[in-house]
Amino acid sequence: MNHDNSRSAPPTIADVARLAGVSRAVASRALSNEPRPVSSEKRERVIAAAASLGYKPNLLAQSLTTKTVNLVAVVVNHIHDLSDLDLFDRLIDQVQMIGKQVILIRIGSVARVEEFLRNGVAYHVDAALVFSDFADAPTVRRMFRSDHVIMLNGLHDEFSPVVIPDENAGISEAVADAASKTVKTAGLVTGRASSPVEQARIRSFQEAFSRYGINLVRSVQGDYSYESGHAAANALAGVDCPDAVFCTSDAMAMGILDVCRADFPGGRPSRFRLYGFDNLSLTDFDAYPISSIGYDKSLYVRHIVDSIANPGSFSSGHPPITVPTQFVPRLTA
DNA sequence: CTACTCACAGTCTACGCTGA
DNA sequence: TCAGCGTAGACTGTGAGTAG
Repeated sequence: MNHDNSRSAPPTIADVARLAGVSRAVASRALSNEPRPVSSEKRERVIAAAASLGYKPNLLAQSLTTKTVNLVAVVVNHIHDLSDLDLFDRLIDQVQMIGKQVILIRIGSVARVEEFLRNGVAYHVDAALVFSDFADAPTVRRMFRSDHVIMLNGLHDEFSPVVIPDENAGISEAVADAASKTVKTAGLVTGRASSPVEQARIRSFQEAFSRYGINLVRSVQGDYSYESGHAAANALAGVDCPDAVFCTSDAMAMGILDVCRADFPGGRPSRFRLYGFDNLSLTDFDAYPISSIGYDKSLYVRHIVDSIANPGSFSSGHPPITVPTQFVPRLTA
């Protein structure tokens, strides 16, 4: 290709190579970040030529050969949980730290998954991070025509790495805390029962209750939202309320706390104890001193970003990577 | 009109050659 | 033997051109 200064097209590596008096391959190596065999004299000539032409690599063309587009898809059901904001801010920050950008794909429903599969997704991505439980690993691989899919929704698959919080420890610690305070009866406010993560969480609570001799007297299904916690409060906190109410999201616990403020003078329980889940940053605020179950989000994000950056290190059949959870005591317990 | 081939964009790299 | 280098081809998707 002849580079004509009169045209508006930006200079290519061929123009740089011509000006430097080397082949395109040498120009490419000289400008590469990786160590490549090029004499220092030619490297300097190429760098000078690139600078004088104002050469910038064409990322689209680069992606043809490198197969990387520096784009990571984050597949979610929706974003209205407070815990999503906590996590995604860290995640996007760390993904950007490895030179990539994030696109959010909101699935919303199973029907939308079918739609995505029919029409395809108009993006090539280096990896897809699947938080949505509407889509399993094979489905997401088809959606993006990519094998680099990282499952974060509890749906296991032998070909795609899994990173997931290990919730048993934190749940067990929280229930032990309740038992040590003579809690005998419990209520459980859950999220969508169709979610495999939620099913495992509920099982874990049930096992812990049984282990510590706590009787689960009432379960209410919410949707992780503050509003559903608000609604659950009426069903749970009547005259015969259980000794403790465990919620599978902090937002639901916040809804209950706001309905039952009179039961928590100074944030401390007078009729029943309240436990949340996720350890949202908001629970550090005085207004919501909710005892919660959390995990090291930085560690969780680091595992995710590692699996984006080093796809080869997660061979087929690699066991799930787990991040331990722990009980975080505050006033409401 | 359909079916097919080819060129094109820009970059990277496998492979093979040269010369010290 | 090996560093340094050049050539050819791969990569993806599209539109133009050609044959039947």
